[in-house]
Amino acid sequence: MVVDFTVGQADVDRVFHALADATRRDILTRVIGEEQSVSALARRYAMSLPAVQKHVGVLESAGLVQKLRRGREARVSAELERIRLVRELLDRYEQLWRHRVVAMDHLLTDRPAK
Amino acid sequence: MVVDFTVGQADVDRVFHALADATRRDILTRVIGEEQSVSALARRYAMSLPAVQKHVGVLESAGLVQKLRRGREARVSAELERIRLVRELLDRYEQLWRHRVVAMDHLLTDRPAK
DNA sequence: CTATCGTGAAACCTTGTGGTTGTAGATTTC
DNA sequence: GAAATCTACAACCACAAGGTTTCACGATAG
Repeated sequence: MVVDFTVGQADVDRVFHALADATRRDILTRVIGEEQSVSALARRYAMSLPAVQKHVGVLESAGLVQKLRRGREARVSAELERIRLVRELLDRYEQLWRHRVVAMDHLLTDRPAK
Repeated sequence: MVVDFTVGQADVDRVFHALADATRRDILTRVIGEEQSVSALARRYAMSLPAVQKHVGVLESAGLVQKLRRGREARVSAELERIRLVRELLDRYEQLWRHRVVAMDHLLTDRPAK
C-alpha cells in the first residue's frame, strides 16, 4: 500500500467510518470541547440513549474517543492523536498529487520541474 | 454545527464513507498517480468489474473522483480539492482541541493563557 | 434501605452496503 | 460487417449499520 504506515487498513477503515456520520462528528466536537458523560450527550440528540451509546462505541473502537468509568457515569473524552493521524494520511494523498503534477510537468517540458 | 463550513453534512458523510474502504482508498491513490480506465483498475483487484464500478461510483458521488467518457473507456481521475477539503475539516478538529487546552489553562492558572 | 440515575447488553427491525451474475449498448479493431 | 472490448444497468444475496424497545445491574441520593 502506498498511502499507509503504522496502522492497519482495518484501523483506517474504522476511523473513516466513524467520521462518516454527522451525529458522531458532532459528538466528537462536543467531547473535544469538554469531557461529557454518555447520557449528557444523549440528551442533546433526538434519539434514544442506546443509539448514542452505540455511536460512542463506534468512535471508541475507532480510537477517536476514550470512555472512562468515573463513578456511576462514563466520561467520554477525545483522542487527538487519532485525528492527527488521519489528517496526516490525507496529507499523503496531497503529496502523491504533487508528485504526479511534478512528473507530468517534467514529461511535458522535458526538463526538471521547478 | 461547529465544525463545518460550505459543504453540507451529507457531503461530508459521503466523503468519509467513501474513504472508509481499503479498496476505494487504493483506487484513489492509483488514480492520483495516473488517470486510469475502470476496467484497467478492475484488473488489479480480486473482484468483479461491476464491483469496482460501484466503488468508483461511490468515490465519484463523494466528489473525490471524476469519471470522463473518453472513447469507449471511462477515464477516472482524482479531484484534489475534495481531499484538501477533508484535510481542512480535520484541521478544524485540531484547532478546537487547541482552544480547549488554552481554555483549561486559563481556568487553572486564572490568568490569560499564554 | 429504597428509589433513582447512568450504564450496558440483548433481541429485533429496516435500510444500506459490498459483492455476485446476467444482459445489453457503444466503440474500436480486424 | 463481425468480433472483441469497455461500459452500464438490473436483479439478487448476505451481512453490517443505525435505530428501536426491553431488561438488568452498579452507584449515588434521600
